[in-house]
Amino acid sequence: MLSFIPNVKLQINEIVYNKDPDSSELGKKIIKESIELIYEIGFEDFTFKKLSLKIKSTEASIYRYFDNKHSLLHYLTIWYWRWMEYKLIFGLANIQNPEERLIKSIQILTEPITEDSNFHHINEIKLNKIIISESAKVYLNKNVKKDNAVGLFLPYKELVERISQIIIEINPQYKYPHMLVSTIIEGAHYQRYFSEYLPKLTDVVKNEDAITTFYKKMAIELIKKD
Amino acid sequence: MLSFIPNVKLQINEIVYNKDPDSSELGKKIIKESIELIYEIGFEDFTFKKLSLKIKSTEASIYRYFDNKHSLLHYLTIWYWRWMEYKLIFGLANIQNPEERLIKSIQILTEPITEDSNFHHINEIKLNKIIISESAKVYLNKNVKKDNAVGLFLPYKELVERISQIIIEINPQYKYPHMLVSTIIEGAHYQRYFSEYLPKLTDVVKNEDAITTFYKKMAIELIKKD
DNA sequence: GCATATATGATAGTATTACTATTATATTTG
DNA sequence: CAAATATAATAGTAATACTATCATATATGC
Repeated sequence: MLSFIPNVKLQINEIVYNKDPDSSELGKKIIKESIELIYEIGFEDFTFKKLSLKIKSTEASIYRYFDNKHSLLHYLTIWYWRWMEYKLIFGLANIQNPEERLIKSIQILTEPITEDSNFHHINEIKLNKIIISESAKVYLNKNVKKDNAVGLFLPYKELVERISQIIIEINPQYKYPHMLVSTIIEGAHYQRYFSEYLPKLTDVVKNEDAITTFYKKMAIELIKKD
Repeated sequence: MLSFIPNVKLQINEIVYNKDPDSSELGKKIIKESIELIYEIGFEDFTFKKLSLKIKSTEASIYRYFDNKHSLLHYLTIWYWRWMEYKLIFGLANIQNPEERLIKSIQILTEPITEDSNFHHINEIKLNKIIISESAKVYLNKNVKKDNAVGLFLPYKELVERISQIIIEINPQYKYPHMLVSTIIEGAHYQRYFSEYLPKLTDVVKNEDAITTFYKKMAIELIKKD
């Protein structure tokens, strides 16, 4: 069995792009540098004009890949969740016990991100920060119904479903698996942000990663059979 | 003792406005109609131009109250958390038992919103929907440090602190009170949103308000002494 | 009741944003 | 080497996010 897949490519819903950015050098540059730029100045101030200056190309060229900056953010978000799914599949390989599988899943979903050398043009650490501060903007908006209808949230929903299944395996009577999983994922993101910018909203504990510990305990305590 | 306060006015940090909108008819109209308009078209598409047309005034007049639409969103957010605090104080009056106080607090923070007749120019139901979908934008942005430094997040932080104190009273050893409270508040907002637009991310249970039940159970289970 | 201050309205102007369109020039492929 | 395709260069537009100025209406102080 392979323990490492060379040249992995994560599948992204074609609806978010006009031309696959993974199919050309310019496309990859757009992805790579948009992560840098959004990380630096935030999504609100990010424009295709600024990106085109940064990559020494033109607005028109970028528009050939993405209709607008929101589509690009969708692309990054989908990539991120597919990447998480891929890390999850590898992380759970050979673990049979469902409790262990759940704990490992929460570990992967809530721990600090490290670089993944399989994807050269993506800085996962910066992408993670972008996902934390900007990704809610892809669904907390007036297009949510349309975007959902064309499948843009499938990767996220599938990830939630995957972990919900483990919970159901542990306790088939548990009534709130999806609520628990999405609370953990979103919650962990918020807590990482709070610990950096609004520490009064969270708790920092010496010598432990309070965030992963907190959400692991949460899962274990809440799904226990009555 | 008064069981009802006539003519309450919630205190808003003066830094968010140039001229107190509560001090004039136009000001109140700006608040009232901005809630309507943001509710209708979302904060991203909301502009002072559109608002001025709706209230039959001018952009310049609105700019005399708020520097920009983000300040107005800060105003609405601060108002909302002060209102929550006020509801909490009334809701907890005469309850001594800390467990009961905590449960009641979570009830108030997570239950569906109803109109409050004390504030005529504010539609709390629509404001709540705005807070759910837009309020993260006030802190998930590049000004978070500056905004925090001038106290714009105090009302939210004080609310979290208030409930954290109840938790500490119940279990002084509990290590994550703030994390728990902010997870519950943000989580409940997300789950309400998901149940409307992305139901696969949550769980709907017949004949119960799954969201309040879930977060009440969460609090009780997690703070139990070992 | 009148002067004065203050609030609001009307209008104009600017740089930037979020695109669309057209044409020219590279680069790739058959 | 021709044809197809990708990219660059340039121009143009409506909307946005303001700032500035001046006129007029309304409130208040004496």
